[in-house]
Amino acid sequence: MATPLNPKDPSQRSIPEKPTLDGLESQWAQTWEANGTYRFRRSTKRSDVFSIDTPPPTVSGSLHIGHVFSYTHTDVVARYQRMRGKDVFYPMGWDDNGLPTERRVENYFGVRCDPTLPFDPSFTPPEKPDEKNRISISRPNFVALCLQLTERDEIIFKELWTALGVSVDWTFEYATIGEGAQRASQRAFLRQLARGEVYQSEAPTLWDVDFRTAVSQAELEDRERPGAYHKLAFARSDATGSVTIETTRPELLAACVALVAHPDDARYQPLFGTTVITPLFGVDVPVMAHELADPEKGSGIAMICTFGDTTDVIWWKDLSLPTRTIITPDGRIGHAPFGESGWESRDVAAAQGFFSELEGKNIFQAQKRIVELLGECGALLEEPRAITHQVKFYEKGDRPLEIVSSRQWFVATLSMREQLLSDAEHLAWHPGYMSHRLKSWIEGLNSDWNISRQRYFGVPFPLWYGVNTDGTTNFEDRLVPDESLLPIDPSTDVPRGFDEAQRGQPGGFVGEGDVMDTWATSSLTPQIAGRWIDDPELFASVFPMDVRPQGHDIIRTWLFSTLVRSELEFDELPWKNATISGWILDPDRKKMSKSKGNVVTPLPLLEEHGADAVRYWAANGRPGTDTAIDEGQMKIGRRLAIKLLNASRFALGRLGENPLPAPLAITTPLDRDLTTQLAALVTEVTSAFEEFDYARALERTESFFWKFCDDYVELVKTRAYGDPADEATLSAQAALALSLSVLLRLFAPFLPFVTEEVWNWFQEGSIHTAPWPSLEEFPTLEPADGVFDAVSTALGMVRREKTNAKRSMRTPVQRAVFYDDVTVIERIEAARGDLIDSGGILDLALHQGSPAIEITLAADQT
RNA sequence: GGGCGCUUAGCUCAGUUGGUUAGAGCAGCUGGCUUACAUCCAGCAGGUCGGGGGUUCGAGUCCCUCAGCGCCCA
Repeated sequence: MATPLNPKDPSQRSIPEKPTLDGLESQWAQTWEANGTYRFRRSTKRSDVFSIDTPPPTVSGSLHIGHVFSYTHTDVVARYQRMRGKDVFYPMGWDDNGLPTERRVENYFGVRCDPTLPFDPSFTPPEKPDEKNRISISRPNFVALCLQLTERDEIIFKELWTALGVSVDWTFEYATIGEGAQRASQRAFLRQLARGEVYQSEAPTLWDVDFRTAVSQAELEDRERPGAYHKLAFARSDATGSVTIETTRPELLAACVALVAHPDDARYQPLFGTTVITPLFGVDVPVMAHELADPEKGSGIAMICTFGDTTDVIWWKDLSLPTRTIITPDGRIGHAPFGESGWESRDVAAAQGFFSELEGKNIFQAQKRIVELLGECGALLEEPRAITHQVKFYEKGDRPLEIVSSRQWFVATLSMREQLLSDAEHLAWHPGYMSHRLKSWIEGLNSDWNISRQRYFGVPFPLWYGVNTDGTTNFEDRLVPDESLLPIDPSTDVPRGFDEAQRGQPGGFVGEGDVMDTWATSSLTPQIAGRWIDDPELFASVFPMDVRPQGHDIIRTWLFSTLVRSELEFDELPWKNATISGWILDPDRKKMSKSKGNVVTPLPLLEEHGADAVRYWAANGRPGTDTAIDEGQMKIGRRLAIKLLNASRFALGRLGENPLPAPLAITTPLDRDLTTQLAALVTEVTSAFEEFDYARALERTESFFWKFCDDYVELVKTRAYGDPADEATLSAQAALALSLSVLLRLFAPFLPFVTEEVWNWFQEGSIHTAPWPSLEEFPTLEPADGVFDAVSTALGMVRREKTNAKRSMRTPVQRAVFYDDVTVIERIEAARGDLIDSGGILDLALHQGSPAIEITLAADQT
C-alpha cells in the first residue's frame, strides 16, 4: 500500500558522480525481499485489494523467454495497482503435477512407475540412468522423485523471477501438488460429488496408447497425417450383390458393427434396414442411416467400428449399436472371441483364423497384414488411395489417439453451456476479441470434462470403493472421507470403519487408483492461492480475483476449467478481468517451440541487457499481440535506463543543499506549460493502465521523457544553474523536481530497478510503495498553452541552421529574426530568455509575419 | 466450412471516438566532445497506409469485396 511522499533531508541525498546500472539489480532485489516491499498486507476490505490469479508454470518445462514476456505484463500491472494504493495479492505457484514432470523424471532418473510394487524406503535412484533398462519402482517412490526434481527446478524458476524483478509475495508461494492444493482439490471434488456435478461412467474415452491414460477434449490436437482410403467390398446378406465402402482404418474390420450412409443418399436408401457381411470375419452387420454420414466422402458409405474415431462414438450412441472391442489400452489388437455371444460369424473358424494373424500386433503392423489378407480374398477392390487427413492426437503425444472404453470421472460441463457462454460475455477481456476463443470452444463442446487420469504424480481422488464378497469392486459403493481429514491418499489411507488388512479383500475396500487431471487441480488456483479452506478470511478478501493473466493457448483449458469450478462452487465468475498475452516469436517471426529448437532461454538476456531492459522490451508488446524477440528493443531499454540516471542527476544536482522546491514555485510560462503537459500525461497514462494497456502507458511516458530531456531541459539549463533566490531559477528547479518525481513513478512499473535507485537518491522509502502521481500534486497554475511547443520549435530552427552550417551547437548566433503569427510570437516572447540562452543567441528579434527565420551565425573563432 | 486477428518507412511498430502537409525507434546518411549523459546530441533522407470499390465536405481510421499471413473452432 502506498505511503506518502517523503523527501530525504538534503544532507542525506546521495547523487553519484558517475551513475551506473552495474550492480543495481541484485542489490535492490535483495533489499525488496529483506524489507518485505511486496508483502500482502492482509487488508480485509475486498475493495482495498487487487488480487492476481497468477499462472503457475510447470517447472519441469524449460525456462522460456515467453515466461519473462507475459509475467512482465502482469508485474507491471501489479506494480501500478500497488502504487495506486491497492493491497496487491500477488502469489506465485508451480504446476508440477502431470505428465511433463513424470516424463522428465523417467528420463532423468531412468525409472518407470509400477503401481503394483510396494514402497521401498531404501530406494535410491541409479547414479547413471540407463535409457534402455529403466528400473521399475513403486508409486510412492516415483512420486518422491517427482517432488525431489520439481523442488530443485522451482529454485531455478524462482531465481529467474527474482532476477526479472517480479513483485510477487513469496510468502504465498504454492504448488498445485502441495498439501493445501490437494486439500482444496479434494474438497472441491467431494462437494461436486455430493451435489451431483461429477459422475463416474464407463464410456468410450480418448486414449493415449503410449501414456496409457485418458485424455480430455481440451487436450486434443488435430494433426495432418498421411493415410489411405481402402476400398472394401461387403457382400449383401441376401446375396444380391455387394456394397463398396472406403475406410482409412481397415485394421478395425473385426470391430465393425454397422455401415452408415446419409438418410437422403439415394444410392444407399434401398439398403437401409438390410444387412451385409464383413469380409474375412463373416459377420452380419446392418446398414443404417445417419445425418453425419458425408455423401461426398469416399463412396458415401462408411463402416462403424468400436471405435475408429469420435464420429463412430456418436453413431454408436445415436444408433444404439453393440460394441466389439479389439483395441487394447496399449494400442495393440487384442482378443476377439468369435463364436461367443456378440461375436457371431458365418464361419467362426475362418474368423478365428484370420483374427489370430492380427492378434498382438500394433495398429501399423495389423493394418499391413489385414490389407494383405483382404487382397488375397478379393475384398480389397483396388490399391489403397493415399490421402492426408486430420488425425486426433494428445497434444503431448506422438501416436494417434485411440478410443477405448474405460471407467472415468467426469464433470458435467455440457449442461453448463448457457451459463458459461454468458460468463464469456461478462468477463472483461483484454483484448476484447479474445472472448471469441472461449465462446467458440464452449459452443463446440461435445463431451463432459474427463478429469481422471491413469497416472501417478497427481492429486488422488479422495474415495474408496467397497469390495463385493466375490472380490469384484462395487463402484456404486463409494466410501467418502470426512472433509476435515483431507487431504487423503486412498492408496495408503483407510476409510472409516475399515483397517488396512481389508484392502482388496472380499467385503473390504479398495482405493480409487486414478489421479486428477492436472487441469482439475490448476482450475482451482484462486482457491489454492487464496487458501479457501485454510484461511477463509483471506479468501473472502481476495476472491473473486481482479485479474487472470494468461496465454491464449490455454483459454480452452485453464481459463475454461477455472470458470467451471468457480461457477459450480460459488455461482460467480472467478475474476473480473482476463488479460491475454501473445506468443513469443523468434527474430524471424516464427513461433518458438522445442521441436524447432528456436527456444530462447531468458537468463543470458537478463545478464547481458539487464532486467529493466528486458522488461522494457516485454512491456512494449501490446496486450494479446504476438511479439518477436528483439534485442534491439532491449538495448533501447537499457539506454532509457541510463538516460534516467543522468537526467535525474542533472535535475537533482541543481538543488545543491536546498530542500526540494515546492510545486507552487513554478511560475514562468515555459515551466507552467511543461507542468500542464505533465499533468495531462499523468491522466493519459493512468487511464491506459486502468484499461490494462501497459504498452500505451509506457510509450506515452517514454516519448514525453525524451521530449523533456532534449527540449525542456536544454531550454532551462542556464536558468536552472542560477541562484535559487532568483524566482526564475527556483521555478525551473521546481519544475525539474516535480517532473522527475512524476516521471520516475510513471516509469517505476516498467523499470523497477533504475527508478528505485534514483528514488533513493532523494526520497525515503521504496518508489514501489510510493503513491501513483495524482493531479492533486500539481499546483493550480495560470495556463501558458503552447509556450513549450513554440519555443522548442524555435530552438529546433536554430539547431537546424547550425547543423546545416556544419557548426557546433555551441556556435553563437549573431542575430536571429523569427517571423510568425502573433500568437506564436507571443509564446516565444514568453520564454525569450530561455531561447536566447539555449540557442546562444546574441540578438533576438521577433516579428509578426508569415513563418520564416533569418539567422546569422557568429564567425568561426578559429 | 464458420470465426478472430494482422497487412502503415529497409526493420519493429504507434496512429484513441474519421479532421489540417501520416508518426516513433532501430538501421542508413551528414555533422557535433554543448558544464546530466559520446552508453550522448543535432540534422537529413525514406511511405500511392496490401489491391479494388463505396459512404462522406473529408478515410490509415467506417462499409463491401478480393488477396496474403497467423491463429481459434468444426
